[in-house]
Amino acid sequence: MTKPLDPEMFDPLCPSDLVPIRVGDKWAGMIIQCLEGGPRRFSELRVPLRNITPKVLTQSLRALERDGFVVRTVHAGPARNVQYELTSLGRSLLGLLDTARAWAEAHLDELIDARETASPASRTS
Amino acid sequence: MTKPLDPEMFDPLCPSDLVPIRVGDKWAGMIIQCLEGGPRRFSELRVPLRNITPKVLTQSLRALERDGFVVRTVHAGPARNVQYELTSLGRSLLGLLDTARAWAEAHLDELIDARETASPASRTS
DNA sequence: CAGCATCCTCCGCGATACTG
DNA sequence: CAGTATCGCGGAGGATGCTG
Repeated sequence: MTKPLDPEMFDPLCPSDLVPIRVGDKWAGMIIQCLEGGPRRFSELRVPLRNITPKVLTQSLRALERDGFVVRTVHAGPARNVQYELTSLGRSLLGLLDTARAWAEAHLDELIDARETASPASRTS
Repeated sequence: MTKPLDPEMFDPLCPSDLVPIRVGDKWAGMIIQCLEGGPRRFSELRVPLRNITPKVLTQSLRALERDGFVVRTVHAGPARNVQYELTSLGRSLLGLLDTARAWAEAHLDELIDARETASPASRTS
């Protein structure tokens, strides 16, 4: 049902590292976004998170599971198939992520200005 | 004008490390809270942040300044006096912190349950 | 009072290679 | 397919001591 994840749903050029808000570890926020549309498999998650190594993805997913944000389900079959899905608690973080994104978009220019003012990297104007 | 900061405004027993939301570095959120009521001096901030070392407090404050959340003002005088104050950008984070706290309070019990389920530390019931 | 200098430890995160 | 096993770096954070 759920469509495949957009491989470019996370722009590598996005200056999101300027935003001082983090939910969970480095990848947790993005993983939760990926799971918004429904359950996903391990390999499926690796696509939008382009350069993530399996070890790190496993770490993040295990942490999310331990904290009750995600459930892991193993569906036996010809080829192994493991599903990750948001719990209601995990889904409750989506609102927070939206709030954070809204704040970031509203203030991104100020963040950029502040950095430039702090480290005057060869102004042209 | 502004009353002294409550030395116990941050309960060391508070299970806030269960909450997967962070604004800036480890101390940034608390510092911003401290500055909500108006400008504060370096030593003043050290009181509620009981065990913070001056080096670490300086680090956090410099980062907040670099990112445009705080302004640092040196008032010369008999004894040195440095004020830290929230900018409007910094003040805009207060709403986010409130949202995060609201989420945390609403879901704290679920967070605790999840951890207990994950690591069954000697159940009695 | 408001820091700076130094040293050190822990852990997040990643690269690489291998497995049921 | 969905991981595990090892190795290693870099940076956050802290302890301790000194300074204009």
